Amino acid sequence: MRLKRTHYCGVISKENKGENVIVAGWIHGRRDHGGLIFIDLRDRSGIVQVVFDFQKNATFFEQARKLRQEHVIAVAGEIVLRSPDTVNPGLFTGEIEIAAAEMELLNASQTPPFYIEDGIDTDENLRLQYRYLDLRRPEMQEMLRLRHRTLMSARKHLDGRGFLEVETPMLTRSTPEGARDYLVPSRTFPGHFFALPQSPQLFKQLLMVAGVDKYFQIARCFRDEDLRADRQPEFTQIDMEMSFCSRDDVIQEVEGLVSSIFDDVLERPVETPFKVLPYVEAMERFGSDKPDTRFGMEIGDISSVAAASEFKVFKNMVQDGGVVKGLNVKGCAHFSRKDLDDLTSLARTLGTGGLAWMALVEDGIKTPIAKFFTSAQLESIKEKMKAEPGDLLLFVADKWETALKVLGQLRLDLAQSLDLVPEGTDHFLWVVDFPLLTYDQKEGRYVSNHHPFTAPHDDDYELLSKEPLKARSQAYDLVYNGTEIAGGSIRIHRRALQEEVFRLLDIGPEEAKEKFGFLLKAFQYGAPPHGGIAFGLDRLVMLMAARKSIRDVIPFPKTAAGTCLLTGAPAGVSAEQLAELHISTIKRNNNNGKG
RNA sequence: GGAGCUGUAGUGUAGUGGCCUAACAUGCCGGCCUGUCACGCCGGAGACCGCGGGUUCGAAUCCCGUCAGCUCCGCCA
Repeated sequence: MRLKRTHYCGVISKENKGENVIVAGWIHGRRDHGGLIFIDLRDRSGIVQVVFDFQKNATFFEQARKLRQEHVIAVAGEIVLRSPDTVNPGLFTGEIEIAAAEMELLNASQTPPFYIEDGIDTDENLRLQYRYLDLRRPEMQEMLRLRHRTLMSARKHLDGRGFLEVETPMLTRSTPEGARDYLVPSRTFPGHFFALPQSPQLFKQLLMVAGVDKYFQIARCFRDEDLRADRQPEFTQIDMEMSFCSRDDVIQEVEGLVSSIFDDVLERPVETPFKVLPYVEAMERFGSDKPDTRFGMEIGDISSVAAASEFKVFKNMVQDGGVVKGLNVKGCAHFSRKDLDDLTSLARTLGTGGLAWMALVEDGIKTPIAKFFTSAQLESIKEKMKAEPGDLLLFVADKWETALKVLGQLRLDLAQSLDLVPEGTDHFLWVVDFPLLTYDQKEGRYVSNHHPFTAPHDDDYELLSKEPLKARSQAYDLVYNGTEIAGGSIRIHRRALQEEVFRLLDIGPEEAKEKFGFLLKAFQYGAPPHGGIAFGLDRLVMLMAARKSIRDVIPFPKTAAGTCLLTGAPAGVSAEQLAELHISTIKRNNNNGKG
């Protein structure tokens, strides 16, 4: 490399007029006019125009003619002002150009398989195979910067608040509960395995026992479950834990962190404190434990009217302990039969029997179930649903949770299609007072709602032995525009209580000792009260970047099937490697030959 | 594990039973061009329509299977 770079392309302005500079980068585009060639040269900072003039530089003009898309060059030349009629207002550097005086071709490039520019509509398959080219695109570079700035902001803020960044192991032990583990075979102990961490949960609790007091980590986590648009098997958490804290201490700390990040990175002020919604209220009003409160359409209840009606589907459901809940879809009484059929089939796929509807037209109520209700009952329904002429009412009769979840999903769906969700608004809220446990029908036992180390609500200790399902936890989720971006809890810090919770979860004393013995032991050596939270960094950045897929904010993501198209992982390994790890694989018929 | 959508030159699309010897744009290659910035003009190459089977006189088009990508349900303490 003869020419040593002096400037980045995208930052040169008329302030640099007359300077002799050397820039280096990729050929973004070229316009060959015969005796005059314009080159758009791109580096991570942006684009600058370089002009090759045959009359001034006949010697390397031939070389310039051969320049192609994505070739890498360095160019020396003088910054000159463009004449007013040739200024490009669409470019930061549009007022100037570099009059090439010398050029060095640093590397040629094959023609790239897609355009290196923003807003391309290329098969994601191809983008992932050539991720290094995809990442050259300005919007992807911006994503990398956004992610970087978010991490820097978080680090700076947490450091300022007295948090200590501590690393925890990636090779750890598999524990029951939670997601499927990624396993790593041990070479030295045949038949034994490490697991990659689903989160640093237990280590950060041990750090509290160790007296670290305030911990954080930008932690990579691994969960071997199926993927979604907002879920990758390998993801990053901003993980925090504090000692001697209450729920509200953690909440306050996190609100400080979030406003700091939004301030630093997006220069957008965030209003604190955030709203706090108990789980039951979130469900009752929005049919979700991560409600999108950017729009209304809250859920109503007509169970009492339904019970008194002659409509058996409603009546029986309420008598059997269920509920009848509904949505008021404002101004949508005109929905066609097909619209309603589509909604009904959506409701069915969401797990309920069907959907009842009432359309409020000018001269009354249009509904297939009119005959089951007295006019007084219909009036009462209208009142409960705050319905006016022109509104469409949708009802689901089911168990409390099912009815609300179905309506919650319909609410989101309708808001989407009716374009009710305002863009560019930041709605943060906390959901608290989750049930500590839920009953798993398949496994026939209680399972933790959050995780087994979550402390029960102070007022609900009594309930643990009597009515465990009624016990609330000290868990909290941070919801941003209808997406859960962080979750945490105050932890159990006493051995006896932890053992009691393990018992409830049907983790016997033997298993508890084997799997969590180290934690229980630690609790006997003066574990302080503590709690914490973890942010899904990828999701947070995705939302900050207003992207629909988490893959857009992860430099090297996996496909929906969990493969890496760039490297071809996962891949087979040699017999020697397997033998060393004491592993033999089982060939099945339907394993795509991937064995 | 289940459901749906998609797969046609390098890229993005059109073509939905015979008009297809597969079209258009862009990119690519060659030529011309001294003020372009989506430069322009002229010429050229480039696809057995993801793969395999079937139906049919005839398949890019219909059917079955399969692979890949995406989306959703289950799953994700």
